[in-house]
Amino acid sequence: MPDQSYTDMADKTKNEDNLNTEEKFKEAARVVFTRKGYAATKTRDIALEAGSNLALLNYYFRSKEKLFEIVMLEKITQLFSHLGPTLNDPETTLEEKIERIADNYLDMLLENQDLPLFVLSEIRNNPEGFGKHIKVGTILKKSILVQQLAERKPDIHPIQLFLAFIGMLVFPFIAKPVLQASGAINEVAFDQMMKDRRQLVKDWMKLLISN
Amino acid sequence: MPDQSYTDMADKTKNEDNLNTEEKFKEAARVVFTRKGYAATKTRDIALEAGSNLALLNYYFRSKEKLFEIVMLEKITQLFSHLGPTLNDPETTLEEKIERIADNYLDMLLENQDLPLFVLSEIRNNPEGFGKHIKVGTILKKSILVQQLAERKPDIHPIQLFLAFIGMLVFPFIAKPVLQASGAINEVAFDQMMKDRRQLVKDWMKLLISN
DNA sequence: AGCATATTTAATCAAATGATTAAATATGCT
DNA sequence: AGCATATTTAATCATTTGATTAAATATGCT
Repeated sequence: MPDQSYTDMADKTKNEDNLNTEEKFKEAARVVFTRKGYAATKTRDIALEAGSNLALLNYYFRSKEKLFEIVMLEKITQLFSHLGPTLNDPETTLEEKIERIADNYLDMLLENQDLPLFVLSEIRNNPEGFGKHIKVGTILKKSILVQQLAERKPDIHPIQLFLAFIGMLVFPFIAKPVLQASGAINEVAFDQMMKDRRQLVKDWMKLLISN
Repeated sequence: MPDQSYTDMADKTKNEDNLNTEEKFKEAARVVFTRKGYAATKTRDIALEAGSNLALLNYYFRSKEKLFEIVMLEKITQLFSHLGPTLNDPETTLEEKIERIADNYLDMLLENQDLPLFVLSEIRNNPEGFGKHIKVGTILKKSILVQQLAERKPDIHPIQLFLAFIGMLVFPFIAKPVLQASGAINEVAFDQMMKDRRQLVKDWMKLLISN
């Protein structure tokens, strides 16, 4: 009666090779999907990037779409989850929130430079599959940051200021491919610019909310 | 081959049906490419949208890629050409340039709301095919606007301010799919917000370049 | 009308692509 | 070793997709 051994038995195999292999596929999928987008990505490209083959991809993930959903959920989380806690921290002032978001979010973006354009493009291409995952809408509208902005600048819709803020941080990464392709800036100069930008954005935002 | 002898013969046919048909294809291509991106667009979708069929598309444009290049060149021009003249007008002050760009560019964006995300995505997906078309790099770096920014704020790299400015205008349209899909804002409210934003961006930018 | 040319249609091709299958191999357990 | 199960591979399928072809139709000119 090998019933019990069903479960534990192959754990070794799984924990050694499977997780590695499955993780290799996920990592390959992250790379290829992020670089080329869902539609332009071929499952064979992912298998190749993973140093494996096509059947195995389907064995682990059933389909291209399932694998994509896993990656996409990660990426969406990565792009938005950093904001939540700071956005709703009741302990910090408006100025402190600006400082923290500028610091933390810029750090994250510098480590994931093509994340914003990837996520925003894919959401545009498939808005339906997005609403379920993240409830940015309510989180944002009811956030303490938005309340604080509304109090500080009652004549300006808080979303306006919020978009200015996030845009100052994120937009350069969206525009980066154009800046590079057009020879306006190179990789190194861009990174330096974004590091300089940290303090600039803080100063600018404080200026915008001052009276 | 459509390029054969354009000269005498079927001018009537061409000027009535051909131009209409060719334009119908281009318009269909604009719609479908812009909505779904190059990779996710099927030539059959374009033919259907054009109320025609596949062979005709290839008869007129030779290939999906050729048709895409036509559309893409249009879109790139649309997105960037509006900036050039104002950017380099030697007659206007910095403040006037800010006013004009905010006015003109925002008008254009309101009429072409998915233009930025489409163009920026496609350039990311194929940066090589872009450099030739537009020389944004040199135009920008040598522009009078950038000179004026450097004079006004010598301690800040002018590109920083330029990106803040353009980002304030463009970023909301990039973020729009997310805002909508997450229920943060609806179509009507978004349009109203962008109309309100015109004056805000002008004020903000003047604030950023003041001493 | 009749010819030459342009345009359109239906049918088909070849390659690419996502997915599956069946057989082979590896692994851990008793 | 021998079994049960997990993993991997090679071959193949069915569909999609970009593109072509050849025949049919329309149009303007003389």
